[in-house]
Amino acid sequence: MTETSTHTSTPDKRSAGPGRPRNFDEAAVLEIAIRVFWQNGYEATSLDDLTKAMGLSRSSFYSAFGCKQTLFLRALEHYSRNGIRNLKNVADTADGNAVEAMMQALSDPQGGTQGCMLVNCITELAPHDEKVAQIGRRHLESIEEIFANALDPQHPEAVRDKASAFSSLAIGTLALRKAGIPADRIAETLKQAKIILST
Amino acid sequence: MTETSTHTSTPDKRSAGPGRPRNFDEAAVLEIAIRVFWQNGYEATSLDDLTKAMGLSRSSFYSAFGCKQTLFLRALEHYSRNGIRNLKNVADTADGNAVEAMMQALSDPQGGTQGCMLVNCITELAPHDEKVAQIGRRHLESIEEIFANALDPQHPEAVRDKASAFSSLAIGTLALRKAGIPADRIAETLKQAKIILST
DNA sequence: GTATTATTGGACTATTCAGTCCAAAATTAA
DNA sequence: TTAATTTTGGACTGAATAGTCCAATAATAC
Repeated sequence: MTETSTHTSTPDKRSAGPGRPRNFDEAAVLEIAIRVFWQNGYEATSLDDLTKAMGLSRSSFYSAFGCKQTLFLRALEHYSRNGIRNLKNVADTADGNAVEAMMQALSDPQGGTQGCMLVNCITELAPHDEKVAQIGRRHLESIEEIFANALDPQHPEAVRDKASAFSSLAIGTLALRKAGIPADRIAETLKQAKIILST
Repeated sequence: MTETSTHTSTPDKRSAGPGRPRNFDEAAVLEIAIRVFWQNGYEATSLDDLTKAMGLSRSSFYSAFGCKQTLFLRALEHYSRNGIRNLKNVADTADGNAVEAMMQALSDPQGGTQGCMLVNCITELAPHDEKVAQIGRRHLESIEEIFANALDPQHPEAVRDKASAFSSLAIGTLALRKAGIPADRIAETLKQAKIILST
């Protein structure tokens, strides 16, 4: 992805008047696009990959989403919102140690080896694309905020660095997982680290 | 990169007999290739990017390195060997706290926002390419080993999980850096984390 | 100098890429 | 039914892609 895009098309505005309605659910196919980008990264995902998975023709794709880059940014934003919402939920509904539950959730997304879509995209694109970097920064800062609240709801700002450490640690384990280091060994490390970090 | 490559060419074996000698240093242009892959990732790096940076014609490139994928794997191995050697050196020559010096070195490679080439490549390719995953695993395990030795030279195997936590933490901060979070804030976090983790 | 061997530049190929375009089909309001 | 409006399929474009090929050149051994 070049930061200075050359595309010209923009998504069509849908009107309320007469005319054939879409026969796909924009939100649903966006979720599919997320899955594809998540699995392959941005550069390795082709329009054909996307349209085939989403079940759209090229016309429908471009008319609905404008271009690959626009769709990608929407996918990233959607993923981020969703992820932060889920993480808050994990923190809120954890009986016992919220931090431990968050670490577990962050370090084992979807139970697979595809890591976190946002961390993947930061790694692939952020140094060359300020928009991606910005979404990434916001996402990471939100995670830290949730950690800080879980660590000390009364004085979250006092444990900011600790929250940042927990967050970085969880994110770091994603690389191990992607490299094929077994999940149970990572869980062991995390358990140990949690005990150490918490004291 | 597809894991099942379709290329057919292989690097030429150089003979000692008569014939025009190469007018480039293979090791030197390999270093350049590393820099390019490091900066752009695998998919986003084109043959033209490589040959232009390395100062080679396509013929010379293919005759010397076989194909893009082969060169890439050689670059990765070279980078890994080099990085591990440097990290050992950092650990050995650190006056005072070796762990702190290692964390600093790992979390701020080259002082830029391009992260660690191997972590980048693991993130981009490892789930789809077992060769990359294997090089990545070895690299990460070497880092953990060096941490373990720095933490407790007498009983490194006893502090394996702690070493793994330090390693993951340092690696995690690379994502923050790439997202544009300032280096000094990350250093602060690391200092805090080091104190906590060490007790 | 000559024969031998290797490198070199750059044209070439076949494929894939993101994005455009338009005629045909589908749907709605009236 | 008709007019209006939108979606849809798929052909098309020009650019970029990784990799091949060969005639020309350069260097060595003798």
